[in-house]
Amino acid sequence: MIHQQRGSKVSEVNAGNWREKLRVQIVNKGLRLTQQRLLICEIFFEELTEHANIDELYQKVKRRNGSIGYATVYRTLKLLTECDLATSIQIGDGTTRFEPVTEHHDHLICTECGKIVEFENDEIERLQEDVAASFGFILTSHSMELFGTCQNCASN
Amino acid sequence: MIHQQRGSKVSEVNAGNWREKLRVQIVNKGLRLTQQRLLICEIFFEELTEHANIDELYQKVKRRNGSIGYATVYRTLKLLTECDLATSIQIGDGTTRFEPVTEHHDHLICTECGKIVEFENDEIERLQEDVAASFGFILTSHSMELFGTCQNCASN
DNA sequence: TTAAGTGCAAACCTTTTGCTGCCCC
DNA sequence: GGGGCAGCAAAAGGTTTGCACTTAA
Repeated sequence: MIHQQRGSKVSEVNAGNWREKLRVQIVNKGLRLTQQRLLICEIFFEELTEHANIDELYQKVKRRNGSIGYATVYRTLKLLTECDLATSIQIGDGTTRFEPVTEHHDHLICTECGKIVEFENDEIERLQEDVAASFGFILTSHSMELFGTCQNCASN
Repeated sequence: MIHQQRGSKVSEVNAGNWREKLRVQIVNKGLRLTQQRLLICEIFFEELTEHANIDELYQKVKRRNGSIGYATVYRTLKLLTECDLATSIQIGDGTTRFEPVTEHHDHLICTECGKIVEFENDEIERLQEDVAASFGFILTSHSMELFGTCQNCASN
């Protein structure tokens, strides 16, 4: 069984409501809202604008709670993914990166400087559905990364 | 510097001409066409129809040359990637998979059974170019994976 | 001849897991 | 109070690398 890389397109999290969504999901699963989870989530949802990998997140978390463990960060991100509050993306640098589930979007990545631009394009999405349907698939998610050179790097 | 996941769209390798392309590239780089490289390439280009990961390839290679090492397979696939004869794809199962560079295509992946269908869609490609251009990017490659449930799995 | 390549094992990196003690509910 | 959780360290993959020997050119 291959893990899906994105959650459903339904959910939308903005800075304001992740706490409530997290609480509801955690309670429903019979889990607990610990200080560590809260801290990691605060930083993940409110301080990190970039597409952070676990280590980047861990470093930021550690500054506020020096005793926190690497494993806790991993376990929390896994939990967030299961709760559809985060999704993982792989841009090919050897680490898994995470981002909050917001409106769905894809990525445009500069292979020179690593810059990541988010975009969405309804027309492409529609065509993707068509393609999937033509092979008898029911589409649940997708990932699309466009690689190229950004304006800045092209002129250097 | 992030590695590109696909080579340029120019090259096209079919069963017949990988040998010559490989030879030319290897000679140009001042490298050597060893027995091990040839064996690995034969299996990669002519025996493996699936999107194989290193281990699957290694197992097949080992059957024909029991003394071959894991590292050699890795190094050869890296070489093929640099020569634009192979590309790596990540479908999220934790391993890197490789496929011969042929005509460009994308992937439709069943998250239940792992089945991979290749497809291409010119209209999507054209829209991708448009999107990239609108952000000032010059597109060199892309990867697109659609995740869903295949007909077979949907009916079970 | 000789520099690149191979095989092996060890190193590396990212991610997961087992376990003991801790703390949320 | 009890079961999920945190922290730690060790394990577990997948991939890379250092080194001494081998081999293609």
